Amino acid sequence: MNSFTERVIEIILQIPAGKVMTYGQIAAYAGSPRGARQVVRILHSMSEKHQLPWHRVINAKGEIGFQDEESFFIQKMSLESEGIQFKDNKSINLQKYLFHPSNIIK
DNA sequence: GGATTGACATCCC
DNA sequence: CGGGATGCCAATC
Repeated sequence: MNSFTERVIEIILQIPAGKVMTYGQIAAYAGSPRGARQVVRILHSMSEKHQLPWHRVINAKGEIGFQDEESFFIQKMSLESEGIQFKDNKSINLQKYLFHPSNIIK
């Protein structure tokens, strides 16, 4: 299945530990600048099947999107274990941890 | 093939 | 980066 979804997955897999990307960024690099929500949907559908590092995908504010606090906490711990430090209890320094792919996908 | 989904982005107050 | 409304797009159902 060669599609937007697959490119999104490829991009997510390229995010190095200790870095994060936003939904909008990923969508843009995958070819749809307005496709942030597709990324969300992909994570829901594919994360378990493809074993994606979904914990490295956050929203534009540098926060985890989860509303469920337990999942939120799990993701937060995952990020902290990769070296990302939270400023408050919920946000990270995007300018410091945001991953800027330059040539990961042709 | 149409309706639903979705952890967002962005504009506007 | 406070909070509500609106727009977006493609995979999934």
